[in-house]
Amino acid sequence: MKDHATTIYDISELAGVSIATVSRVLNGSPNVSDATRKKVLDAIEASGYTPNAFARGLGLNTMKTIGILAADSSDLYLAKAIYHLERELRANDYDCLLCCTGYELENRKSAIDLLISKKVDGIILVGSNFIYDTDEENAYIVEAARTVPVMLLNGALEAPNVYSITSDDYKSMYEAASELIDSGVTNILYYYNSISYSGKRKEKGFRSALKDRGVTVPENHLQYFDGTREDVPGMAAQLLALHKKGVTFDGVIAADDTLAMSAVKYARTLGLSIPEEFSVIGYNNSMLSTCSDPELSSIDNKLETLCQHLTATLMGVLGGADMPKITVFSGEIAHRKTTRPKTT
Amino acid sequence: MKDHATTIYDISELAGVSIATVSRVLNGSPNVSDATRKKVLDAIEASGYTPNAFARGLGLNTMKTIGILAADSSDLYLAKAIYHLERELRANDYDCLLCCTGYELENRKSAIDLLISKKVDGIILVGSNFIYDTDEENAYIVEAARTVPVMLLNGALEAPNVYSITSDDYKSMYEAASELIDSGVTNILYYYNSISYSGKRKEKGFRSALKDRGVTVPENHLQYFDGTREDVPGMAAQLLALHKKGVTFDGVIAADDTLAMSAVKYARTLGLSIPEEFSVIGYNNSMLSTCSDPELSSIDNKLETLCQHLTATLMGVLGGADMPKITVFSGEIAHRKTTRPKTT
DNA sequence: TTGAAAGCGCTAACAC
DNA sequence: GTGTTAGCGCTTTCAA
Repeated sequence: MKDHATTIYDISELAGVSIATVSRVLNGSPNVSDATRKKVLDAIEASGYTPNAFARGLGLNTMKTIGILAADSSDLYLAKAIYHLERELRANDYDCLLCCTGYELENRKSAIDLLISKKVDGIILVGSNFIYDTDEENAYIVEAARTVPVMLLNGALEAPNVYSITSDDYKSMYEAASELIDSGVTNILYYYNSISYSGKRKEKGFRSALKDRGVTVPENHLQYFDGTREDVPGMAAQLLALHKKGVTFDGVIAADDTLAMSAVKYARTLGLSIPEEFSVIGYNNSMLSTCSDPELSSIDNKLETLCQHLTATLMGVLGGADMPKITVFSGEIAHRKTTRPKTT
Repeated sequence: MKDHATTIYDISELAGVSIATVSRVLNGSPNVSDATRKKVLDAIEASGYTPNAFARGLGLNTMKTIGILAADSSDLYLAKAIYHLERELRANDYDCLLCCTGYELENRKSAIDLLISKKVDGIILVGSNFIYDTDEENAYIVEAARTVPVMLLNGALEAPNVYSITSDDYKSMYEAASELIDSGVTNILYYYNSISYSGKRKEKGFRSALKDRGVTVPENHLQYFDGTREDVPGMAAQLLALHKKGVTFDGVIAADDTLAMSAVKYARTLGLSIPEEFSVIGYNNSMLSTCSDPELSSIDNKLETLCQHLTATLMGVLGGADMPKITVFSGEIAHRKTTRPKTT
């Protein structure tokens, strides 16, 4: 029942060659005669032998594994990112060790220590919430990068051996807000639920757009939702409460599609027609945007592209190449049914 | 920059003891004097030493890692499962190697081979789509189980060293359908997008409920959606097309929340009021059920509980204990706004 | 309570 | 083209 612990020695014996030769055919060395190769391959086949990755790792000091850290792998956006990363990495013959750390710094530190002790070849931090405000807090990243390359998906940090791949959230938000204004929405509410690095960039983009368009908006039109990330009814309730307090708005620009969904609910509750009387733009262009009725216009931040480039960059780094420390992509608004075209 | 490759030898030298002693304190052996232990601990601290997991693994033949296989880790349901599993496993000091295999048998086989060669201590197959119709196709699982315990989340297969943890989909669907009928829905459409093991169980439950209630439904009221798993608009379109062809129904029981969402869209398009004129029950009780407007009644299959028990069972097996080969939990209908109470 | 030494299974440098 | 052998870093008898 237990594995027969077939080793390279067994194969060498079976095939009547030395272990070095077995190792050679295992690693595809060209310096083996076809006849010998066949003998070895047959022996391997016959015994169902699989090389022991530990022994290999011990010698090579790598097991071709990348550590992926995310706050919550079940989050719609993060899950997609993990999915794409896993695919890309596997295509490059790397495995993924997944760690969900939650949002606590301490957990993150220990997760990284653990990954490093397991000798991962690189670490990917998925989501901008891994970047904190102070250098002191971010020291854990710099520290980790002394041992293995650290890749940041949607978060920027300048340090040796850390590489950032981001979407330009500032610009995307700027464009979304501008578009909303140009479409005739006068009283925009900005709805967000994260104050991470990219969360702040988004807000800045929003503010800049308003400023450049010469529209002002009271501070209570920047609404922070403090609840659970998936609590759409709660998000809608907060909007409704706002309305009851007399805060009015004819459009919502949301930092996440969940928030945008809640805005659609809000409008429906109030009997506002979308997009004629009320506009919504979401963020992430997730499946929620097409689940929504009407379907959400949403900012597509090119997650798959980001993941592809992140992996390519990591592979480059691992291969000893000089790779760009910062890579920035532009997002794009996916226009659907919750926004109007520009007024002419 | 690169790690200093501090080894147990360095520590032994620094602390002035043998490597055996260092190893002992590392593994918490009681047979070390406090004085010696302190010396060693200090040396470790001073040098920032971390044991090499490969070397350890080579000797122990385990690296405390579990392989998790899923068709698509970004699927709402699978992502949640993976999340819960990862948490539970980590709480038990195990790491997770994640493999997304898609739905092809061949990919699955090679993913498992790979995991085994990486010496995972166990394998978890997430989702009933890993179970095929024929023994021949399922041989890959039996085969894998000869080397490591294989856990099936929501899929049953009887074989040595394979353990199944499932939700009783038959019963859940039976109850949902019964309830719908009892609430006065007369013309139910069953909407599904998977013919996996659990997919079939669901359908059986649906059919039995109708039979026991003495209601018959034409075969075209069992609608299979063949498109992408996240294509809610496509799902709605199929329903609409059906309507145009003259197929009528006043309620939908869906094998997944996405499908249920599409039914809500369908009803809205037709101007049917929910739940007065049209009822919907979803499956999985995912975040979509609260995203929906009105919020979906949905079958909660207790995913988190399943994951907890799966992990507990796996830990038992790994610890050499005798564990149940099959564990079945009952689902539960989460009543929300898309169903009516029972008619009296 | 501690140390010496024999593996664990593989890779790669070096000889032939 | 093939074999020999010295590690890789750790755990674990077995002696002391």
